Amino acid sequence: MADEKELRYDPAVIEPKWQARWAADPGMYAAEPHSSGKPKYYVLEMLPYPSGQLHMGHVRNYSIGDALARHMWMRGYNVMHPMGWDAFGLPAENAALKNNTPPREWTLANIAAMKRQFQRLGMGFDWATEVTTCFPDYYRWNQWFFLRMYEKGLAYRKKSKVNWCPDCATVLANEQVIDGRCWRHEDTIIEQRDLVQWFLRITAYAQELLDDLDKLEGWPEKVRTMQRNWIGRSEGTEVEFTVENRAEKIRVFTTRVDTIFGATSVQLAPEHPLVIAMSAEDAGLREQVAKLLEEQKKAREAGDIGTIEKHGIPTGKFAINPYSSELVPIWVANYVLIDYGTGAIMSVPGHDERDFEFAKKYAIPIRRVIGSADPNAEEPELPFVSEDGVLVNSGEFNGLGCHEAQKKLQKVAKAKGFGEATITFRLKDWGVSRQRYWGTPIPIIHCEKDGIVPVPDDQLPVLLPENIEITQQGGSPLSKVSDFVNVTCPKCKGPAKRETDTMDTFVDSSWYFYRYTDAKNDSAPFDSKTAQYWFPIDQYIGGVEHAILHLIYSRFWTKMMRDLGLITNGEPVERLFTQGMVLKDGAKMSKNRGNVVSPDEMVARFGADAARMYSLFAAPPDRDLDWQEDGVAGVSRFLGRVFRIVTRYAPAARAGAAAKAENPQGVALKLLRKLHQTTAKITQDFEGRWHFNTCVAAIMELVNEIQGADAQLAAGEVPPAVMHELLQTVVLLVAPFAPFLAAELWEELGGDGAVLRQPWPKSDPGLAKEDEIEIPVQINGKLVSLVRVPAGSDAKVIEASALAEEKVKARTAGKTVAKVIVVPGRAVNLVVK
RNA sequence: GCGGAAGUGGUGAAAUGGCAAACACACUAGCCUUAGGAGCUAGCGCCGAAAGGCUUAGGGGUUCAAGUCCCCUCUUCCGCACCA
Repeated sequence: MADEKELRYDPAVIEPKWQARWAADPGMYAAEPHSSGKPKYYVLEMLPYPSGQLHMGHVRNYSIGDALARHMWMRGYNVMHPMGWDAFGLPAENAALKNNTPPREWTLANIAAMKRQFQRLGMGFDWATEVTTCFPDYYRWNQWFFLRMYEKGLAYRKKSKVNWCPDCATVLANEQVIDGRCWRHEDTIIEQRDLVQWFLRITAYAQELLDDLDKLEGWPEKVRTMQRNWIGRSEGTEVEFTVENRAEKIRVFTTRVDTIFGATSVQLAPEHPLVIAMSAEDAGLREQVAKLLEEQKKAREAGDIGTIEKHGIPTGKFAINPYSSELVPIWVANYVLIDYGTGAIMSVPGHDERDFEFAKKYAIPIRRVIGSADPNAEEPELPFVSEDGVLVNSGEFNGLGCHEAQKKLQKVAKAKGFGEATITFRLKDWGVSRQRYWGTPIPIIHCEKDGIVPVPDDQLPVLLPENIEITQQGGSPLSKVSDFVNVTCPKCKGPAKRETDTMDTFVDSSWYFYRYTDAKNDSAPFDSKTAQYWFPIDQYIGGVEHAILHLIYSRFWTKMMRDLGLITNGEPVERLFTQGMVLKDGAKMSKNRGNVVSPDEMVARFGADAARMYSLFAAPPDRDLDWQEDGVAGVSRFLGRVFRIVTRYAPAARAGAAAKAENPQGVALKLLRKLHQTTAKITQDFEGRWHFNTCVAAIMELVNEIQGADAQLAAGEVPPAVMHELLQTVVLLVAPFAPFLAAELWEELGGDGAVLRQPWPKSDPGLAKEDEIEIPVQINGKLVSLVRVPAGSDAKVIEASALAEEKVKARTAGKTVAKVIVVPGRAVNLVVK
């Protein structure tokens, strides 16, 4: 054991030292031009909202991405690893109200604070391409895209029922409503209001968004399934029922037109136009419908919308089934949704669970129209919802299979003009208007004479005015800024008013990753050739909470930009990784629970390397991670061991820098073998599995083994050349996970240049291979013994040594070995009777 | 209700169908003393004095061999939830 006074591992000294050096070399994380000849690799983590503080979820997210980026740099790729700020949004306005600080000021101060945290953590971002979405040089392109979409009919205005959050005092997209509540205010019930809103026609891409999910093989199946469900494609038929003694018609949407002869009523959503019309004439009906709506509202407040009891009101009117001419009663029902399909259904209680439940309750006739395909079989019990059967009680269609019948019925409907095959999506157009201040102004002018007039491109950006008064009531804050509102119409030069709504902030994050590739461009959102070089993103890393919102909008935006001719790729992201949450005491960290762990505190106590490495070590990246401070302390102790062992033998290693390790023996061979095995394991993991927790464990094993040989190292039993390879490689393997320590030790070992520019170590399979291995010997599947055989021994050799083994002999004595199964290199199993 | 993921020591966890519990945390015992959130050595699934036996939520199955594959049940978490 070396007895001279040793240096102590002190991250509080090492880390700021390297942070300062890296800050002085801003180009070190910059991507190279396309002409570099290296293969490109775009690694991206989701950009944070500048709340003012990084949290542990961020530390984990960016530790994963940074490890990957560093590894890819060392593998010789041209890496792009950018960072930016999702800087628009409501919290800035709330803060403004609370602290009397302008949103811009508050946001920029938060960005500065979080950028310091990123730098203190040693994250390798190229700050030269930093994107801040609240800056005019960014959001002008939101406006530019909006105008392009307006020209193509992809941005349009309509009056509609919208989701209104009373706490946000603004409209929410469908995607932002969770169980009837606001995604930011769990306790706030969303109200329905009628407002004129801007929409983006994402439904124009519904089919493609769905189809292309199949191509996204690098995405978690879970996310693809969630998106598929969200898009909710449904093939069916629309059928028009005429109403007895009225001019209106009722269109119903059904996926089971084959059951239409079993329709015994027609059900309308309470908000259906015909219900409104009939209510206007019938005070009794009006009252009951109002009650129904009130019930729904209450259920929504109680959070059990979806499970409330089915409830209906007979209107006393009848609809005519166009196939059978049968008269069926028209009801208003609380389980029919106005915003799906046509807001009206035919009710087939014999073959639909919900209709069955409803019919039972109100004694509506239940009729079998699908029977068993096998004439000898007993008829299945109702409700029978399977499509595996044949039509009965269906006139001329009797005997047809369900699918066949559907096609035939559709043909008839089409021919007679009362219906057709249709495809319905659950996905709705994206409402982007927000009655808030801190967002991208929608570049539209309303002129009394010319109507809606787009702001001409050369007048972009429409700047968000500063020094305005933020209030929480009464519509958009911008509507009170007369300098902003009152303009001249670009067409007629007459007086006109600006649109005062701003855009949903998900617009900002839908294309920010393209801007990174050309962040300073002031004549286009980005250069197409440059984007073509970098896209698609090779690896995107973020939380699964964005599986629907951000990731579906981004896919839409990419397709839209492709159709504008800006890019050639149809999907933005090749591989997606969704990391698990960071928990504390088994629960999500939150101020309410008082279980928030601050990254700053962790860094102050244990250092950035320890915090980062722990976040990778404590669990596989895709699983939830319970933050345990003792665990961070453990990783910190491990880093201390690495520091000590490397500094202790750095002089020996430096002495071996020029030499070559010839034919190593004994402990030197043993350590080299472990080294090359570890290198292979970690390299492999970066390529596929991403189990960084076991990578860190493997490095720990390696370091433990080196330390276990301390006496032999001190005695000089390992040649300097081997010491050199050993210690340098340990440092390089650690580098993606603990960049500060790696930099310090690399310098200590006399290494040339930045660690980031070193080639990633290569594992020599010959060196990594053991020359002798242990093979378990089982008798009837139970482990009995182990035998040592030369590596690569064939089955005969292994069998012979297994049978010769003492314990095996003892147990097989007097018995018959019926069978011997040898899996070379793996196991031997004797079947003994 | 539907869909998905998961269930392994006191804890976080590991294990291409082939030695269950690697690596760490906590704990126990000992050593060291520049008394540090330090370092070193050893032990640490359960039963048992030992030999040995048992053990991956529970039950069944496939297999020479199952934590791993199949079926059923239970539990937890996540997503969707009257989508016609």
